[in-house]
Amino acid sequence: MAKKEDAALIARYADMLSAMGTEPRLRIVRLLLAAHPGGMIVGEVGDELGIPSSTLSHHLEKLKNEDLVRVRREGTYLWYSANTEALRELLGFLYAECCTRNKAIEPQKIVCCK
Amino acid sequence: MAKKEDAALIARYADMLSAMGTEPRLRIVRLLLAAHPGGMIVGEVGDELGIPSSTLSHHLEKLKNEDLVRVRREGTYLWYSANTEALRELLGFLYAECCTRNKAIEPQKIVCCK
DNA sequence: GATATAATTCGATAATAATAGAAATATAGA
DNA sequence: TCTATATTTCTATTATTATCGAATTATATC
Repeated sequence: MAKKEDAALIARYADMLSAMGTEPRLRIVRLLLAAHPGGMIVGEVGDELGIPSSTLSHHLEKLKNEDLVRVRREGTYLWYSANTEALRELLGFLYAECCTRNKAIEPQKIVCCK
Repeated sequence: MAKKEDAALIARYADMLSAMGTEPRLRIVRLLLAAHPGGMIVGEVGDELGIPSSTLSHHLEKLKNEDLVRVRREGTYLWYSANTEALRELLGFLYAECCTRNKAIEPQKIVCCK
């Protein structure tokens, strides 16, 4: 059963990585992180990155499906924001892989923000 | 010019994320991290994960192209190992996004390995 | 209700990626 | 050189993903 949960977890993290694994979507995530915590409206993201609205909508949907972004409506505007908690979780997962098994990476080496 | 370099960097990190963004390849990376620093031979990885050799070879090639794994030959065996430095770089990039712009995530929250 | 704007959904196409059996290549040893 | 094993490359098929114009839905205002 632990194996099954593990499998589901791996699938989930793989999907999250995949969601950020295209240039347009990684740009979107960066932009939303930069605009955190307020977020940005769709039109502004589209203007900034030069992405047609229908294309952008699909990208945002994918990021939303993987819980990497959140949405709230304010009138006719939809405000998208980065889900930093999910991102933290993903990084934590990768980080855990890197150091808990056999000290492949020294904790200090990955702590930046000096 | 800074914009161009930035674009290339984003494309590179997106490719790295994409490379880990499938269940089989994320499993491979995890397995190689677990076996770090010695790594594992291809056949052992295939046996452990139940992946046919030709399929596995393609996955390893992709991970190698993104510099997430390294190879060395020893007789008829090829030893693949995780490139922890590249992984560290990727995590650092994401991590930087998360905290340098507006303290979206507290550094302490992502430092695990307690 | 009519109009205007924001954003999504529809529909269709093109591009990329995943999979795996069969054939080829690389290396070691007899 | 011949044989055995490890791994890749070839070839083909199937599945998934990215893209975007046009049509639709949602909300607000007059």
